[in-house]
Amino acid sequence: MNISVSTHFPVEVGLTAAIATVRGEDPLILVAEAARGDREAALPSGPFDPLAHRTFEIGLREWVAEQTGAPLGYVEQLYTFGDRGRQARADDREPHVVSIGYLALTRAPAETEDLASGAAFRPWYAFFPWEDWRAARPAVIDAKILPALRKWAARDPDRPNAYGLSRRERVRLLFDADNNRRDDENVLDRYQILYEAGLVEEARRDGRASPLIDEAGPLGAPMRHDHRRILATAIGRLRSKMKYRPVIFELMPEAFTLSKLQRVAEALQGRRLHTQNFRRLVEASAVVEATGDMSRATGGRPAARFRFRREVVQERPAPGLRIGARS
Amino acid sequence: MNISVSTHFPVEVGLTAAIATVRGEDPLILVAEAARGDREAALPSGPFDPLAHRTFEIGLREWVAEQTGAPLGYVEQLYTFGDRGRQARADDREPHVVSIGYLALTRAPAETEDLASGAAFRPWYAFFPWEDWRAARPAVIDAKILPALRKWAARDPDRPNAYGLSRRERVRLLFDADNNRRDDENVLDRYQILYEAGLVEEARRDGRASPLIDEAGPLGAPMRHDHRRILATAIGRLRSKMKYRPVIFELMPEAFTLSKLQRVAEALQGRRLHTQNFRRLVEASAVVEATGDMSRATGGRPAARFRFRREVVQERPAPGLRIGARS
DNA sequence: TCAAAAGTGTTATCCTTACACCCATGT
DNA sequence: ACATGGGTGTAAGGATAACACTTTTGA
Repeated sequence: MNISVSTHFPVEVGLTAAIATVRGEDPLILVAEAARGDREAALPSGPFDPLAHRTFEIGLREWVAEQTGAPLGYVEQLYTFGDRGRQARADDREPHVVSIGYLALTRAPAETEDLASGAAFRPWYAFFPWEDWRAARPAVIDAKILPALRKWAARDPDRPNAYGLSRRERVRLLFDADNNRRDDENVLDRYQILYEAGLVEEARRDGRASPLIDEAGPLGAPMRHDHRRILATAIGRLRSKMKYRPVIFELMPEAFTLSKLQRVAEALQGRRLHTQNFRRLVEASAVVEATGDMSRATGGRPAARFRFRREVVQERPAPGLRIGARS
Repeated sequence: MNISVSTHFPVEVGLTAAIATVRGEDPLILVAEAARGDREAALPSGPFDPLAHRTFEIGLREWVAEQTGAPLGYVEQLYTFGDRGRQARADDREPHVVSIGYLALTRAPAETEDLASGAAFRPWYAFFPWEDWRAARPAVIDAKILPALRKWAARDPDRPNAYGLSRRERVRLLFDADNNRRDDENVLDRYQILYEAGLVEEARRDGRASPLIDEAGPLGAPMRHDHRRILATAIGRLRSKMKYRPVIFELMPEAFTLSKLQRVAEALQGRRLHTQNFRRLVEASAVVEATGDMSRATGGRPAARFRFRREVVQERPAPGLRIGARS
């Protein structure tokens, strides 16, 4: 059996980062060139130079600091994408790029604070309007997504995907399911089905045009290359990870009220949480401790302020944020 | 902000696969050249040719089928490794290799069935003897690992790792913790701390020699490059994933008894499960259905045979195998 | 008849959910 | 005084863990 890399197929490795933060009640993502008129938003990305950097993460931190001015806290590798067609397919002689997606968290910079020119934080639900259930079930689901997906499924309802699920079942599971026990973490699957059905701008651009997109209009703001797929992966991973690792505190200031913590958790999860139980779960799980002082910023009763208890990491096997039930 | 890959740093992309199966009560992993005398075992790996294959997974399936003769079922990307030093560090002008690790599952081939020469299935606990708690707490933990790790921690007990945990705490959490509620899924962290402490052969080879390795002797069978790290990632992922996706059935025959299913679950988790509750959890969760016929292979009371119910995938949000308590 | 494996019943305990209610402040 | 947000008590329900026990076969 041949186990060594015998033949040489040089490619380039790019690192692409979904850099997330929260300001007020808005989850934000760092994008490049969103401002410059007609160009699509892009995630910051840069080449990996194996000679200069010992690991991917070191390389990533370096050019992000240089180019965007945003200091990264938590960093996590997401997935490596190598599909052809993620680059313009016109010329196959251009070097092939493999891109490694990263999730990074950073504390919200003040609105005025300067990022490198061309870089800006934008609300991530601008790219995924169907993911924000905080106010209500997003209107776009019933107005555009479900009608279009049902048409798409009807064209070949039983065709199975790689996992053996039929089109009909996938539509039901991802967008139709009892709208209660919805699976918040499947952000990627929901984006992918919209891509497959030709309902996002990226599908048109990649030559997967579908008449459906003209009826419904493209869904959400598009991004360059496959960056929206990376962002979907990042959101899903963050929604999942915060439940068993205390990553949310990378987005919080030193001290905060439980309401503020709840607002941030809701922003990331894209749904409202049950306030009373949220308090109790969080307090009971010992991930936070009272600072002793009070916040009287809200106009109601002053709230106790809390800080993250770093010690939980070595006390509990899954020291995440218990978020409890919805509503 | 510069978002395009401007400078060119060509590297090679290799795909490395941890191909797992179970035979009887042994979880096995496909290794290359394990037989040929003094050479270290290696995971099968091959180059990714971006021109020939549209996606990594297609490329992977192709050369695995060609070179090993093992048909892959479930395939999942694990992690992309790019540390310098994973290749021999002698000559920095040799092309840099980035390796994308994959987990793949395949049904156990009969012992006699032929794989490509040089390829063989070996018990994965040969590489991680401290991970198999089925018979008892592995003796190597108290005999070698804990004494050596305690010495290692004592040399600089409070030095924190990237996650803010001190050496002392890491040792306690990973190997010392009440030996009950042990975290089965942290296979990678346990391997990494042994590597850091210089207790595995790979550390010596990478120039991280430690006197500790001579006292205790190297732990587990070594693998080439960083393949044991990839295997650790694979085992951890599989142990975790089987709890919320029905991947274990990729390793089972069409029909099986609940005991047989329990044996396989135990083999993967590396611990004994509570038989009565395992039955009930599995039956209650509707991941299996009775075939109607009986198996009288064991010498005891004949057992009902079951098959996987594919429909669960669309019924339950986390259609994995409820494995319940230990013992 | 006994060992071995399969399979059932029942209870204690924990955790989550849901709902009702009280508290402290600014206006 | 009342609106607003902060904070507590408690009981119902569901799920798991632990334990005791019965059933069906082969040797």
